[in-house]
Amino acid sequence: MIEAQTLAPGSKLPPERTLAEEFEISRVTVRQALIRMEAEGLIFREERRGWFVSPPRIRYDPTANTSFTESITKQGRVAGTTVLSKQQVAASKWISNLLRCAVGAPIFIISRLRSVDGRAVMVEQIHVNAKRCPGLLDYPLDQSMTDLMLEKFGIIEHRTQISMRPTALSDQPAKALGASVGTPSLYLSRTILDQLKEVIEFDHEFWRHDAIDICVSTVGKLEEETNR
Amino acid sequence: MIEAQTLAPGSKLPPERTLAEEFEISRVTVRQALIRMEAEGLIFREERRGWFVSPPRIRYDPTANTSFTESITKQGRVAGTTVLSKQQVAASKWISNLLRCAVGAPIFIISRLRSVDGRAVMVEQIHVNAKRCPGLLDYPLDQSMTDLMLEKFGIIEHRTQISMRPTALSDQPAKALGASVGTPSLYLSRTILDQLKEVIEFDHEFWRHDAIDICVSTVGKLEEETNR
DNA sequence: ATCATTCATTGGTCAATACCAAATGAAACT
DNA sequence: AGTTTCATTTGGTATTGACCAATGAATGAT
Repeated sequence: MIEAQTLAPGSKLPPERTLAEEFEISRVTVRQALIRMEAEGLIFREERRGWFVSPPRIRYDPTANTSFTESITKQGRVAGTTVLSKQQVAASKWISNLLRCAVGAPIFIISRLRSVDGRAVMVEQIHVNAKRCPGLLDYPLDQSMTDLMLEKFGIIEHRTQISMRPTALSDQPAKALGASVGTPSLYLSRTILDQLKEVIEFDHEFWRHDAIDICVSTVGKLEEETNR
Repeated sequence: MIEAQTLAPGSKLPPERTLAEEFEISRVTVRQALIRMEAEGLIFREERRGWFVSPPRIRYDPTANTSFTESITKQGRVAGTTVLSKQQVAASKWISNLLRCAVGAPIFIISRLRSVDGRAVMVEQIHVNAKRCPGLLDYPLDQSMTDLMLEKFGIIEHRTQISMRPTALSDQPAKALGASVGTPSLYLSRTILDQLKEVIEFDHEFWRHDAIDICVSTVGKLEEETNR
């Protein structure tokens, strides 16, 4: 029905118990099938609200210089950003390592929720070295960080290192996305260096796995191998 | 135990029934937990053989010019390639579209299984326009295709378009990987153009989702936006 | 009209069983 | 020594029944 588009994207599936009756199988089996379809990216669930047909994926190029909002808009969809929290903390050993700053140095952590057509698709946690951008938390944070960094602090995002892996949502990101714990997801982390090759930002992103199509396009052998 | 490294990577977990007894829970519940851990990438299963602790992920840069084998070797692991099948077929409408050739034109399809330290981690299906590389199937196909294309046919892989998405394994790739249907996976497709911007290859890749860490590194704003 | 409460709905978790099918390893056979 | 056979192990699938917890709509109180 989904493939035949009898069931429109975003529409709600019948309750599990109804499906069990209709197909004359047990509810446990129904769930197994639903979870399989969820893994395939065909459907998704909202915690205790029901199962829904997944909307078409958005294309996302993590290497592009376009912002999230811009990229979504170009695809004729509506992007949304909500700031979940912003705080200044002392750098833990772990984050100080990533940001190449001293342990205990002031760090800004910004959590944002990203949505497409009203559906939460990604939570991100942005870590920036506070020294490089004083007063960052007082600026509007529901827009492009790249632009903000450039305009307010003269920082040009020069080099980015991205790492991605499929995983399952743990408690916190699941809650933020209104998803169930254990839902498949795509974890993306990103380290951003400025024009002086200093680390200025480290991000976490948890994506609903059925929401994106990661697209990257490369030109080969124009430049020599960059050392890792 | 896995996190504490009491259970070594690659080692076998106790049977589901034993776990159920030990933890005094039902086997259904044990399976739920195992499947969750599988989604997280901590463990994996071999069809009807048991559950195992996942080995460390390999880093993989789909945009790099290094071959699979080379990249794995550099990480101190042992790469393996097996040719599962090679055949010449007439282009279907779908593939003719992707390769920008006529429907019915001769196409080579090569299936290969890739492994790391003896564990199958990826199946790929390579589609190439037969006209561009006559006799391709008679060359040794268990090595780098990039090199082969260059050496034998003077084709330089110039531009690559990559698309990735998390999904679940369907029947065929699951069988090839010795995995169960529905296992989480990462699907990667790749279109390769040569120096004349002609499409020469289209690949599918199905990765065990717990086997890789996709790493991409970019240099920003050096060239103007490439139009999509 | 607004807010708080109640309750049916619906997903989330778990138990106890059952049977099938592939994989495995030991035993029997060539 | 190598092959075949077969019972055992182990995961894969499915049923039935039960209870919990969040949701959301209907209800009642302010």
